[in-house]
Amino acid sequence: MIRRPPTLEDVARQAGVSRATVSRVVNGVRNVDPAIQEVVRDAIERTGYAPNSAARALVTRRAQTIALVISGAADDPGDEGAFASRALTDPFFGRVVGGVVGFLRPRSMYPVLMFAETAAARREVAAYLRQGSADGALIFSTHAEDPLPALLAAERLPCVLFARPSAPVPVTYVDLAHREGARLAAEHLLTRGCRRVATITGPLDLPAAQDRLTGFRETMEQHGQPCVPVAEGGFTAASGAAAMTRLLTEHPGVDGVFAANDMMARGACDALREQGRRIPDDVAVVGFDDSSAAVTSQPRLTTVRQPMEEMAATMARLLQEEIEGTPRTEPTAVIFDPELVVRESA
Amino acid sequence: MIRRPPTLEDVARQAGVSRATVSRVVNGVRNVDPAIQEVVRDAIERTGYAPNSAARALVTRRAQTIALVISGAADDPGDEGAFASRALTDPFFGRVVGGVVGFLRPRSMYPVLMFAETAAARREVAAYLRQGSADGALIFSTHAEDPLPALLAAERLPCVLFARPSAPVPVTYVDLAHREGARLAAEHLLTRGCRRVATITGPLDLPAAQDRLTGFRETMEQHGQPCVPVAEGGFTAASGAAAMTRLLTEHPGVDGVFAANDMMARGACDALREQGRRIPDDVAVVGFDDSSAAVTSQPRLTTVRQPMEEMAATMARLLQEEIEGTPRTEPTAVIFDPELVVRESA
DNA sequence: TTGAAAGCGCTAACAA
DNA sequence: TTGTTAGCGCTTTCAA
Repeated sequence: MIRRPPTLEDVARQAGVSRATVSRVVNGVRNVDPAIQEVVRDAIERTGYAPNSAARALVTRRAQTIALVISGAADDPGDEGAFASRALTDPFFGRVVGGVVGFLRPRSMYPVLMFAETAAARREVAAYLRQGSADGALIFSTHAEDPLPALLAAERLPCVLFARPSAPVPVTYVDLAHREGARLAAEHLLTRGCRRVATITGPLDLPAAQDRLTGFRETMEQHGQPCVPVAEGGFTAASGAAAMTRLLTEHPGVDGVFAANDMMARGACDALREQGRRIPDDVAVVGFDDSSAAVTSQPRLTTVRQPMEEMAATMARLLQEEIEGTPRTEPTAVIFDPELVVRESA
Repeated sequence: MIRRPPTLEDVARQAGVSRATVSRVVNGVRNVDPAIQEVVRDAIERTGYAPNSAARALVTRRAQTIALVISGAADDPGDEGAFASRALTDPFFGRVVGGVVGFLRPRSMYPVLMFAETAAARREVAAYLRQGSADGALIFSTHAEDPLPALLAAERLPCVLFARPSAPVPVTYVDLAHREGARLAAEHLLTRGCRRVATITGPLDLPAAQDRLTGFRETMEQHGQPCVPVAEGGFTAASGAAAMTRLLTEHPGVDGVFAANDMMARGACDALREQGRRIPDDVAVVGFDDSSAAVTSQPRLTTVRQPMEEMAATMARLLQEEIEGTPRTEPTAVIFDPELVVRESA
């Protein structure tokens, strides 16, 4: 015999009150006689009652769930898990999830992990929200021109983006003052005494990569160095190493490098070591993000820190507000300030 | 005016049929006249209908959701997100999530990410399942003596573990033939011509770490090397570096090392390089897992591969079976075979 | 302050 | 093959 789980009705019977009263106690609604509260709590305890989330969601029209979506483009549309696997390899996401979880947990909520690297996957994200499985989405795009934000915005499905989309979309986002971050890196390199500085950029179709390059160039120019050697990378260690190698071939005298993220900075360090250059003595290297890669690299990376946890937590908060939003809140943007973290590489 | 989303009723009216018929079409139940199917599909299209998941869950008693739980012990019980952040930093989890997602996605399901590093968090996981927010849990413990499996088993909440628990618990799990994996590593080192081989173990309270050590020792003994120098690590790069340093001090002649995971192998490489030893010429290094750390390390690691994606996907499948299980399925164990992946470090 | 009762949107047993 | 109907377990008016 399978005992079905206790319901409100069971608790009510135990306590000798109505379902409504038990519901009030469970939900902490005031106006319940303390003595009765006591009795009800007792009955809940004895029956081992746990409110059924589906029933609650049905009437409140809220799943109390949000989706954490990693969106991008698939290298191999065949493999269902490959994109997920690769995305999570990015040390960046550890801090993102930490921030989101930090906000959600005190509210007894947990993120649903979704990946949107194909048109079909994007439609599934939209469907998931439309059918009320999740109340909204936190979107992290790994590529520019991601169609997902516009798709959700068109259906008025609540969502908040990480980083400004490359084409304007009426959606709330959280971002970093990238140019300011690049300035920090440039000035540190200059202050160190570097005279021949180069930079490894991210994919230049991404606004963030663009802005970091712009900020770096601006600052170098202000300090009398208008022509900075540039090599474009793809935000991966391998691409960073390749870019560094190119840079070294064309500009053997380089004594300082700003890489637009930590993974590429690490790759650059590998390439540099391979060529027998010491870090930071021969060539100083500055990264970006302060992801876990920054501390596990050899040497540990001097880098521009993004307050990822705060940014991610803020995204969750903004989403929450949008979900509860009556009247409908207007899209906004919250920009965070970067910070220089000095370690061994520069 | 806020238009409420269309319901079955709306579609039924549009199509001029009953709710039940629409439901049948939506759920692909046979016995529906093709002509009517056509009409209904049309109505669905026109209304933009999406089935409400809460309503469906309420009646089917199934959330169509599973929890992916990372369980362990907190360093800092204060910070809600720190554990999450640190756990996801482990390159191991990328492949785990990839495997789980690979199984779930074709079924239109997505994992809910939970962390259980304190007693309170563990209770929340149980509560989450009890109230039907998720139908079951996939548990990945980072520490031995994790109380979570027993907690869930006691309430008969469906779950499947990664790795055999250190104390027996009547729960299904998936594991690797660790001793076999260690044997592969030992034989590779021996074949390479290493004569003075040492090993860096994981935390020895973990069965997996124990088994890898045992397997390694056994094989070395069979080849006439009964006394293998051992240093215990904590599965992190830093602990691997420290262990390597200790090993080097006490046994300067070491020419081969087996580290019980890739992170420690990477740490060992760093320590080795620092002491001026070349890899693999002076000292050969073999890791374990074949996590993303194996390919991003310098040099790339020769390692014992765990088929993580398959293992994780199998966990999801077993959980699914347990959830649907009528009659209740007995706990089982599925053990996978490791494989040696030869790269540059040995 | 409490209870009665009306749904929330769906599935499934049963009848037609 | 299709429709009718009875809930699933909860929240929330509305009355008392």
